[in-house]
Amino acid sequence: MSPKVADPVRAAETEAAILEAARDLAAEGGLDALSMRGVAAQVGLSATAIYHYFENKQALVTRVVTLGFERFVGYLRAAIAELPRGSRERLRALGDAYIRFALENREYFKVLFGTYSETPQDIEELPDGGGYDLFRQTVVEAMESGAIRRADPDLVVLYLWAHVHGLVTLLLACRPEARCRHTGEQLSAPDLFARFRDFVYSGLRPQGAPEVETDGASAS
Amino acid sequence: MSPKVADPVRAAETEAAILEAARDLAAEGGLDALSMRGVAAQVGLSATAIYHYFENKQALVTRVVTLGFERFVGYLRAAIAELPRGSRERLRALGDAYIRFALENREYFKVLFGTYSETPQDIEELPDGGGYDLFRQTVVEAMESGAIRRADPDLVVLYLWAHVHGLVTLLLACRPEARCRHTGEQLSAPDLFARFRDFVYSGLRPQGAPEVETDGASAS
DNA sequence: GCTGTTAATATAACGCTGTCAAGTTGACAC
DNA sequence: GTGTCAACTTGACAGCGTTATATTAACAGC
Repeated sequence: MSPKVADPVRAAETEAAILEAARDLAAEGGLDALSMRGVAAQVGLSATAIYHYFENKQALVTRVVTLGFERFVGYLRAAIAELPRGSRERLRALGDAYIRFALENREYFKVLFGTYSETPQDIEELPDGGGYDLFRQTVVEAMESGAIRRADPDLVVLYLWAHVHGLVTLLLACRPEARCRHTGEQLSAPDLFARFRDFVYSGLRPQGAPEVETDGASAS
Repeated sequence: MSPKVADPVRAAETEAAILEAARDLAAEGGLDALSMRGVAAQVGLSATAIYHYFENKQALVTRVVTLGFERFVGYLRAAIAELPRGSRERLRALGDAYIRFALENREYFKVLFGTYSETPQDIEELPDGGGYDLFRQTVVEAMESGAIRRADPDLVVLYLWAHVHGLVTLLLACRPEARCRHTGEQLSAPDLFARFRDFVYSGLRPQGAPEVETDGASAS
């Protein structure tokens, strides 16, 4: 009964080649540039042959996204490798790496986090939680060392993540940094991130104001 | 010499109808659902007739985006209309409205801020600066009233904007809030925003730590 | 009233897309 | 041999944005 696996190695290689081609195309020109025919041409197959390895384009894209998150997590991991555990420096490095990844892999980044991809990836299914785990561990260690205040780690992770993610997506989407003309010079994403550091650390509360919120508002 | 303007009123109405149909389709199913043929069918024209009013699909999308930002700014404006100038409450309301717009107009929001649209809108060209002006004014007033600390307004605007924008785009893209299982219940975007408030106001600095950064890091 | 111009539309087609149906080839099992 | 199945191919379909070309109707000037 044993089914005829003609050559499992070659099959795996072909699938890997397809995946690689798809990744390259997506990294170069985004999802628009990732076409079945384009991938097929790069691999030397007919377009329909891909359907033997991937159910449809969506499945292929999903795999490409997974690959991308591995690469993304690699950026993060490398960024903090040499930095002392528990340091706030490590948190900064994560943010810097996040930004660097987005800027150095613009199209790829858009594919990964693009709200247009019909890939509503649950982050839980991604390798390393799509970077969440690494982020979380770094936050927990920073809390334990006293580098940042103690609070719900998941909340803080999401807070910091949204902070850096919002910065890059906003810049990628509508370049609002042009509005920051205080000194005339153009502010890059890393520049802005550095200037936000103080807000993240000390907040927007005026110096001397009580630490507990006393704003008149009671609702919401 | 006067060119034959057959019926300028009717022409304007047709253009408006096209725009309206395009907006509806985009709001319903995102950019993918916005096709020239689809719009044409809804208006009762042939697809190519649209090219008489818009140079190409890109131009049509750009107009739809502009319309969307007007709607977006309407949300923001309405949210703070009844709140006292200079209050931090107003800043909160802006954030809440931002989130509400994103959740109530998911597909539309993706079109406006989608990094896939080949519409790298410079925010300056949008009505009301795409909401930037309103945001900025609110920040400036909050600074003047002492509700938040004094700093470069543009920096603070971008900081707050990135904060709320990052939150919603992250949630729209990969639902990381599932990771926040501290209390077991599901946290919605407005919930999360409310919980982040304290971080934004007081920062992540541990209570009692000096206001000036004294982290060991010198680099970066 | 005829002629020329032009707005406003239509039809047909091109090349692209994802996808499906059907056919081909070759390796292996019995 | 014969059958089965993996690994492909070709051909086609419907949809896309876009272009070229044609049609119709309205108006301007003579």
